[in-house]
Amino acid sequence: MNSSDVLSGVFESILRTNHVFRNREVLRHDYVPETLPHREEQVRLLGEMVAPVLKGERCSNIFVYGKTGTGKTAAMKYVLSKLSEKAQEFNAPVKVCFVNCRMAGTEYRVFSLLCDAVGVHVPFTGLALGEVFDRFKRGLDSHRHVFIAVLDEVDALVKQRGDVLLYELTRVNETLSRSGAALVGISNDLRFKEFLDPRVLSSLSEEEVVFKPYDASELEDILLDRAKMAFHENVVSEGPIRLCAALAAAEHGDARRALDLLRVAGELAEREGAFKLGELHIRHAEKRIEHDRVAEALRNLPFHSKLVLFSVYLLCRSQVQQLSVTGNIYELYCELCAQSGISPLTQRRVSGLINELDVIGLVNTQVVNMGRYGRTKKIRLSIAPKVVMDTFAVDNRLSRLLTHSPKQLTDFSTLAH
DNA sequence: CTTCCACAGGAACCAGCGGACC
DNA sequence: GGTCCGCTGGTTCCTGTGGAAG
Repeated sequence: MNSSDVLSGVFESILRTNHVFRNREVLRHDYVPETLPHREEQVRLLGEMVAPVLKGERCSNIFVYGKTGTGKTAAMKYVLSKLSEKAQEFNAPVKVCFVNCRMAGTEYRVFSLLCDAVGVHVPFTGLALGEVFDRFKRGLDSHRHVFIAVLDEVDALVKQRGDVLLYELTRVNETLSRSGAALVGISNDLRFKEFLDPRVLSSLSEEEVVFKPYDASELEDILLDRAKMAFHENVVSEGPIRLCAALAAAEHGDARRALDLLRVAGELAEREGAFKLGELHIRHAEKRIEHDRVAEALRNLPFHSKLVLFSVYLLCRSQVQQLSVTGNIYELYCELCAQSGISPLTQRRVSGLINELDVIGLVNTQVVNMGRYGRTKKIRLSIAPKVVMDTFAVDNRLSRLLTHSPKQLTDFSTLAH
């Protein structure tokens, strides 16, 4: 069979086997359902807080916090969409802008998105931050409206860049003559407040809404709701759903993770042509999600980070794990660079790369003091070595390195004995 | 008690890029 | 066309550190 036959077989079987999903979109993170189970209280609170804008008055700044997958974003989007509907109905001059700060990445891009929302076009680079902000203010003040800026995952931006952006935004009303602006900050990090300037904090958290993690039974309700919409009748029963909820609750009550599990499990079932979703599908989905996350992270690593990780891998694989410290990893990394024909980065930079690998969860590090023998960092792989091997084997530049053992490694081995 | 190792990690700075402004 | 700007991805220089060895 040639490859085009294979593909058309795959496509046709997908078209034939739609007996699992009725609508898989409802299991995606960005789907905002018509009802938010166990978030009625928060939705009501948020609604009360933003309601004054319908009368043309500025509402309080709001600070929303809770861990990932606790429904903050969904609740906020839900409230804003209802607010916009009402505003249209009553002809209230309300504008809202929803920005994900982590996606935007920099203050500049956050400001430029805010500018877009008030109908001002700014180039994607080239202007001074102050200039972009001035244009935003002018654009905002050119008509009379109440503007609500929602900054989702604002903690990510502040930790990286400081709170200049928040400071400017919380003070924006002082310079507006016709319009009013309110700020909603959404944070995944409960300790985020500690990073903030007290002036920003007091101004931003005029009102606060806390989202607690869901427990297993609440997750179950959410999943049941969505499963009814997502799957055909009798595809999924309570058992697998309960398992999904339990697994996600064990993490930290993350609804996003629970929905992912259910969606991937559904896809697995669909692919094998099953008519019912079983607990085994959920278990497999759990493994699949983890594997995909890791493989994806590995593939997207810059080349130098890959070499660093590869050094960690080689050291962990060898018998000399106690030697897996920054200095040795750096030496090994330098040798790999030489073999690849590229010049190595400095140790300071590599130390930074190791920290980045730690942050994305590919390695595990621990600063250790060895007295006379200095202070260093022990680095272990926190993922299955096989995944590293498999992913790097298909990388042209790295696969060549897999075939021969670096000299430095044999030196370490003799050193250890 | 002092010394000293082998780094950690902060701060300042730099180069190159794409782009706006005058 | 020169100048300014922000961003990325580095480098250089530096101070700090906990505990084994002397």
